[in-house]
Amino acid sequence: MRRSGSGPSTDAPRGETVGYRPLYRQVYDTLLRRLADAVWQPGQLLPSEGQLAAELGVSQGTVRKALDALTADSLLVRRQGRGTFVAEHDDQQSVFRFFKLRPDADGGGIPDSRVLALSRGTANGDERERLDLPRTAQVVRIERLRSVAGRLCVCETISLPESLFPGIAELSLPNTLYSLYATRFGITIGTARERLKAILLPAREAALLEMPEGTPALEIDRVAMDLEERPVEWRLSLCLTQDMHYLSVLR
Amino acid sequence: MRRSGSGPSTDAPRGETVGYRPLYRQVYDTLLRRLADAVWQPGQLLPSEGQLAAELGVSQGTVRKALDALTADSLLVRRQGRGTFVAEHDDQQSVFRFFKLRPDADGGGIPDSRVLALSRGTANGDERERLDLPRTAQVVRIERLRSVAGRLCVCETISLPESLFPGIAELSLPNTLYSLYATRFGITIGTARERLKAILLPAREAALLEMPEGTPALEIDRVAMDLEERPVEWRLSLCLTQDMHYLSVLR
DNA sequence: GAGTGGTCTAGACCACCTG
DNA sequence: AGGTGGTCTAGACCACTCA
Repeated sequence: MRRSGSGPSTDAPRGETVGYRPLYRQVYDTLLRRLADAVWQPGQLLPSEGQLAAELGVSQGTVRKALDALTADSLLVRRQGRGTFVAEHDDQQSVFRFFKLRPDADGGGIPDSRVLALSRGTANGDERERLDLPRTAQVVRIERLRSVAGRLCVCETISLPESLFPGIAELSLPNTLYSLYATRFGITIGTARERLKAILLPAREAALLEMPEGTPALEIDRVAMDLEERPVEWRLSLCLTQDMHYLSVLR
Repeated sequence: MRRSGSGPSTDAPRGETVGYRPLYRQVYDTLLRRLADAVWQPGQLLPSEGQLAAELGVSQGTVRKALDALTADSLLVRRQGRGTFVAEHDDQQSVFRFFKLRPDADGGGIPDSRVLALSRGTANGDERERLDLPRTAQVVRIERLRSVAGRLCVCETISLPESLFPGIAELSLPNTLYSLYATRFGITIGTARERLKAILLPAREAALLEMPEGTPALEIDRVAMDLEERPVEWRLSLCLTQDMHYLSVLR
């Protein structure tokens, strides 16, 4: 691992005011690249800290700091006595990382999904804006209904750039899309930005959710980003909140 | 700083399967106690790492790890070359730590507040449940309207246990309540749990917000906790989301 | 230049898991 | 018993801030 600042100039001294990048950050980037390129698959055991340190030519403490940062970003999972693993975000527990709707009563279980429609077309204005796409870009749209504990509660439309997810329209879609993105297309969702509004259900969505038109609902406008913070999915969800709520924990 | 596991038994060996607590965690708890007891005031400069290490009888690295953890919990702010400071959560920027409502258009500025009513009474069922209070507990209730960029957008009722905030009903209330809690009552808000629902505005709140009855609105049920995770404030807010949205970032 | 936090290293020991 | 991550230490050097 070279101990240099970033940028094209070689052997720039570390003392440069601009462009200084700590060693552990460079290690972080190196490992992140391997994760983003799916060199290491979800669930896989990474080499030990000592092995990574030897391979990269840095001390174990520096590798540890990079691994800790990746763990804090929930890209890795560390288990004392066993090793460091690539995080799996399709676990029963991890479904809830991006699904914040909870039954008012405790419990509830895993959300269920049913695809209503699947189509392809040219990106519209909203899709181009959310996904940062050129005017001629093609997108795949998925419309589906979701239930929790047998109760219909979400109607959503998902838009994906076809360039990033070639042939996804021909696959049978699982309940948890994000694990499909990771395993079939090498795209790991790192963060998501959600904008929430209270709206009244339009006639069409009301019928799908088997509720009267004009029922209040929570609209969630979500853009999901990959590990390099590029937008890769846009999702517009209408959620019933009569027996459910959206949980947000602020720190 | 004693190097022992927690619990009443003295000199328990560190190898105990249960009750083992790392040294840096003990340092964390010690410093957290000083912050909770307001030994160090917001904005104040802490002793340097070396001084704390000498005082507590541990290495600088251990103190650093505790300080880093407190910084991650946003209780401290570290500035290279200057020192470590107690976080101030009443900054222009930090108002938005717990205020997630944003204008759809960029900008907006600081939210403004106007108190409508102030009353005292015995805690009702909701208040006892949210704030974990006994049946005879007294609470202070604050009802207020908030605006962003001159637009009326929030109507909320805040309930506080009078035992924790004695005499707060006699004070003139600032726009940012949480800084008042910290400076006047030594209570620092560490986390908050919000439950969101879409509802229709009742007549009374609709009138206050100058909107028609039945307008869809976002209901935010917030319980704010102090540094020891005890609930200290309950707040029920009704928010207009015609020109605003609630921003949630998931990682 | 002095003092602070930030990085990096090397080594020791501990707690945990598996065989 | 051996390997892994987790903790703790001590010391060196770097980057930043301010007088």
